[in-house]
Amino acid sequence: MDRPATIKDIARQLNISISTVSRAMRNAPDVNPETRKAVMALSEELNYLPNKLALSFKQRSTHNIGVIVPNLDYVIATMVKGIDEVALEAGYTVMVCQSNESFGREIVNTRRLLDSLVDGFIISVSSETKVFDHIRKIQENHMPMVVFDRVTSALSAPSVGLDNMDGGFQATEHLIEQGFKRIAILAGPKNLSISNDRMEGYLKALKKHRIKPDNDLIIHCDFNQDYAFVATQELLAMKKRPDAIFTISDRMAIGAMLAIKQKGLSMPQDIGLVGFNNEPVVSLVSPAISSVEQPAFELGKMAAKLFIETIHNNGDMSHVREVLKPKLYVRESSLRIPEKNGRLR
Amino acid sequence: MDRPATIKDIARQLNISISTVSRAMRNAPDVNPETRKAVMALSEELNYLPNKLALSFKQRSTHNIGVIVPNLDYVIATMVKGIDEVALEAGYTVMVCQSNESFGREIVNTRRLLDSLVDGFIISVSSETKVFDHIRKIQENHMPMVVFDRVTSALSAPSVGLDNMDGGFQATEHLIEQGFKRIAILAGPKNLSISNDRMEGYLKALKKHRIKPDNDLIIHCDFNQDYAFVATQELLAMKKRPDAIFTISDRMAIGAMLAIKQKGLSMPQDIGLVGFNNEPVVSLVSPAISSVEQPAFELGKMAAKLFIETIHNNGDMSHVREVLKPKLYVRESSLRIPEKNGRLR
DNA sequence: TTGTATGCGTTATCAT
DNA sequence: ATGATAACGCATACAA
Repeated sequence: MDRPATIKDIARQLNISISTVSRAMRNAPDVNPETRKAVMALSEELNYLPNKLALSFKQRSTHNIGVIVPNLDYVIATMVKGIDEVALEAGYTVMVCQSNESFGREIVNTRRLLDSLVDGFIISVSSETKVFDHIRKIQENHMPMVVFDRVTSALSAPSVGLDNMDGGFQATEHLIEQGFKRIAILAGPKNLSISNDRMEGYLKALKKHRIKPDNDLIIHCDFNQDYAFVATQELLAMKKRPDAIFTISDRMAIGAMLAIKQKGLSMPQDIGLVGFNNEPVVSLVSPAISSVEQPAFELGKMAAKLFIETIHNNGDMSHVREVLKPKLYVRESSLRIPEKNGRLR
Repeated sequence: MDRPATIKDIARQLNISISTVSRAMRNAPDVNPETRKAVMALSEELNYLPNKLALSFKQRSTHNIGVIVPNLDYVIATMVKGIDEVALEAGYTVMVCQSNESFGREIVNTRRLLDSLVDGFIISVSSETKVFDHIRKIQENHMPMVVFDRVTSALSAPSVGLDNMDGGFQATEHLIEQGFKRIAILAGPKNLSISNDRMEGYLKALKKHRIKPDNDLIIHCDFNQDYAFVATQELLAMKKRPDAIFTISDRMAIGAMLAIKQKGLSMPQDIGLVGFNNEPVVSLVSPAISSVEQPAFELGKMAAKLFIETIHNNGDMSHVREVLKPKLYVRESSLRIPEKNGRLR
């Protein structure tokens, strides 16, 4: 009586067949109410639990979703929460693996999850990832897959992303409207589309306002506070230094802020600053940093919804590309002209 | 040829038996090298992958670990990273479920993971959890389980926790040594041992230095910035207000800081402040906040190690209680007497 | 309404 | 060195 009870045990004790027990369990229509009652009673008594492993095996489906993320920072953790929310609703459970922004680790993890009984993938690639063979392998294995956040056109899969260009545009145009003239950008790694798109938006805003982009003001560096710190130091050491900086992440904005403070400059008088992500920290530092917010929770939910749809629709959904709009939150770090309808908060 | 190949297919095509193929695959000793070569070649060609689902089914083990956490904040995400690290090493994959500090959600999640083919649990209970039946059910199901971070004596399971009392003691004694006299504590929810232990340490430090504890200075409130903000406002409104506050989380410290600033008081002159967790944010705000650091990554690794041991040792390990030491990082918010060997950073 | 038999992919036991 | 067969727990097509 140590081993968990199976329908076999119930059948034997009740002197009926396994199939009858199976049917009774699943409320099949054609089963004698009395039989069902007996089965239910005994299964209760034996503490019967259906063996999901056997079920999954038979049905070739675990109802598990593999989620691969580059890390679990504030924004991504929020997205994962959104994914989990919808997955739970749909009867799926989520397995999260962090690649730590490492290409090698990402490969290990996809392999791991491929082996680990998932029905499919929801994935955001690492910043190192430039080759996508390991991910295409998922698709070759007939596994449904949704790409989120760090969307790339290199993969033919349904995706949910942010309108990063719009985010970059909003941030930059805001700075322009506040009277900043020489606006630098700390862009991220070159191979990430979210970097490029945000920079695209930056360039678009400049163009719209007839400001000639200056290559010296465009810095590519890692999504990293320390790199941003150094990069900003260099920017501030220029003879014609920028009067504003747009960083494509808040971590980088913090790094920039530290460099600005170290140099003894003040925001927004000497230097304007706008970040990206709207993490809680940006409203806690002084001055509070303006930032572009992503609807992270919504984005996660959308990704999971797409995944569920992909599972149910057998048709090809690789053309589906959802794009969510970001929203700029203006704070002290970039606000020279107080607004009448104070978006400040 | 759409369906993934199985050993059966290989056997048929090679005109040998299934068992031979199976043996060849697993490098069994008693198989003809030529046969093996043929098998390997064909399995390569057919892109054969062993069906893990079938394996798990047969072996009654998925090599998946269910991890239940109250949320994925900085500290816990770091712990999860530690768990993942060790799990990967040992050939396990982690399924993370967030309870969102909700008792009901925690029950749903344990249920979900119990159903979801995990071999066991690594769990940190929600702050709402006062009844542990759902968790005991795990143990009744013969599932190995390790409790981490929020350890409770209500559960008889191996555990890894922090020496929270020591953390509370370090923080409080530091404040005392800095000359603070009326030290308040924002303690967390009463049912969490981590709250009680940190408060215990607070009381111990007071006692050691012959300071009589004042019940008005002991506030229980949620692990929450807003609650801490309100609680601090009330503290500061007292006729004999405290001259220092120890909050048992950094979130709460931020809330306290905002209330202190709002009141126009300065740290550490008017009010000293020490938090707990040493999240990155505390060194970014101004003044930087002193905080007690948990070895979160190590703690996660330890939890996973314990889990693996529990799986391998069949013996009862419920008596094992690992306890890790925290470390105080002193910053401006509490530093009245500059130290010669500057622990400041 | 109930029972029998088969199969899912693999390993293991027992033959040969 | 290799093959036949049972077994894991469950669902289901078919037979009764």
